[in-house]
Amino acid sequence: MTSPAPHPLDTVFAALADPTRRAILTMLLEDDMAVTDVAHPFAMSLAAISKHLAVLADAGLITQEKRGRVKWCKLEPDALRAASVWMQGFGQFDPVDLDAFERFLASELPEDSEI
Amino acid sequence: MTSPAPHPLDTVFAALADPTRRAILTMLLEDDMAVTDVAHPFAMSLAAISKHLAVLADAGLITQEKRGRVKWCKLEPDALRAASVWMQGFGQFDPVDLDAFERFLASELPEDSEI
DNA sequence: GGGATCGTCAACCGGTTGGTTGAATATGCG
DNA sequence: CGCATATTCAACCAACCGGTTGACGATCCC
Repeated sequence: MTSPAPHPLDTVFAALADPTRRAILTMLLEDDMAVTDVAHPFAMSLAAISKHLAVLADAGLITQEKRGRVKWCKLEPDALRAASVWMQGFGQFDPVDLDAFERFLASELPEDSEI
Repeated sequence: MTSPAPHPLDTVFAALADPTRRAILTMLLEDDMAVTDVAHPFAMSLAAISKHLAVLADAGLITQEKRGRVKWCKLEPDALRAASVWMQGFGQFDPVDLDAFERFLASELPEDSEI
């Protein structure tokens, strides 16, 4: 609370700078997930994933709703809008190049065996 | 050199996560600049700006060409393409909303700048 | 109640980041 | 040459990051 509140783009870009967090976002593109299920494909502790999810939530990229004892994670793609707009200012980047996206998606998803 | 070479998106997003570096990119949108001139509007040492420029260059977001004793910094907006494509995969974000960009530009430029 | 599951908290650790200073290296110029 | 300008290098520092482990509070279910 005492910190001078960083620019929203700071937290969004910082959240996106980690491959684990980008992979999580990609997974959530499919469907909402519980924390434990998010953690499953990764070779790291549940606590680590919990922290990553907190970072994503702080950036507004996901929301977490606790239902019963399981906490559901939901993608909030609108949080990317400001960042996307900022980048668009530097040029028009193939607004809808889904082929390229599929390639990135494939290269970013955890391989289940190892990340 | 021993590090396992991070994903390109890691370095690009990490570079964008700092407001000083985003401001530098915005300045370079206007024109190529020398390191000293880049540093001028900021309230920090030249060495600090030099480091920021190294981060941007490492991410491929700028190139630096030394001509005489002055090193010119040039924006390389193509480096944003992969990041932009990645984000577009989460939704179409107003591909060309330049009004919004102008607002962000105004809010991101260093205060005393008349660049 | 009691045990298993879900998730976070707290403390710790090594590595990185963003900044500082002061010295060093080029280069241009009178 | 000798000095000013342009930029980086090196060492240092506090703060942050990404990860671990172990203990803990909730919640479900028998």
